[in-house]
Amino acid sequence: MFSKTCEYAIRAMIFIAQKTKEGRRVGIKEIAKGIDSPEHFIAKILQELSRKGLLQSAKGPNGGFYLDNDSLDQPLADIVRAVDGDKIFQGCGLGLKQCSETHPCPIHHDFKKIRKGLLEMLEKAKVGTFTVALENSIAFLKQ
Amino acid sequence: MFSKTCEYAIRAMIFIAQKTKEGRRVGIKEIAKGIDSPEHFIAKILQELSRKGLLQSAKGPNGGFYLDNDSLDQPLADIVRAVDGDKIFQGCGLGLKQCSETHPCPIHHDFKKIRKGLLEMLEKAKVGTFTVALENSIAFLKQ
DNA sequence: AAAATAAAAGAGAGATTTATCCTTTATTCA
DNA sequence: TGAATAAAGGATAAATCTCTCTTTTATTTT
Repeated sequence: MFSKTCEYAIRAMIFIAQKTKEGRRVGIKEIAKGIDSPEHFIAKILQELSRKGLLQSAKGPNGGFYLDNDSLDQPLADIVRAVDGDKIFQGCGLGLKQCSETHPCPIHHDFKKIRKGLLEMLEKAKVGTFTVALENSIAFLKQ
Repeated sequence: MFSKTCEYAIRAMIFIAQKTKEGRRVGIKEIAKGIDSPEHFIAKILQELSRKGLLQSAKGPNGGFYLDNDSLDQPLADIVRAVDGDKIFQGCGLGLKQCSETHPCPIHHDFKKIRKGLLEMLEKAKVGTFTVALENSIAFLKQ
């Protein structure tokens, strides 16, 4: 469904949200361990998200990644868009560039419903809302 | 959503279904043109689907690809499974291998609904049912 | 100011996906 | 039987995605 990059990105953002709510910044090594991802790879991904303003970072001792209130309230949809683009929300299920309402592929209308459901779900799911489930071990971010 | 390979596969299968219903076999070149795909690439894909029994083929003059009645009644879900596997129907949205009902990732339950919808849609959509829409130019398989 | 810390940035290796080319095999038709 | 046709198969190239390593820059602490 999503690229590996995007999967790591979502997991990392939720992980950082949790640490932010605990009142602290978190470094790359801890993030990589916490979400079971390659360290340098997730570093690159977060670099990019940071540049785009989806999360905050601070260099130097006591530095690390964290989320401000706006970022905590971001929907997962924003992360997906930032990493994978909106192909998954807009693109044709059969990969046809010209596919549209008036020039649809055979499964266009069926697909529209699926995509709409996916988008709504990801718009509702805010980065900062998973901390409770994680704290109570009702949800997990690693194997 | 699907791999490029899978998109081509679905388009090709629907195209072949149409030609089959017109009572003729269709060659690789015509398929490639008809669905706007690289010729040698779609050849490889159909080779594989043929080996797995999802479509029929005949060598030599007047040969080509076609679909028997069973194949015409196949759901698109079977093509997706044959090409992309069932990761899209089963796998975790965040790429976690251990994700399950009892050990879920944060978006496990929301994702389940989306996947269920997708699967149901693709199980209902039979390869042979798109010909009418294509004939009346209500649907299209190329740009 | 110097040392330590941690993200940012750049360069590239490895793996997978996508795409192409060439040869072989099977079938039909003359 | 020989020529033509069309899929099957094998090998490889190109592009993209995933991952790693090294250096640079910014910040804090002593």
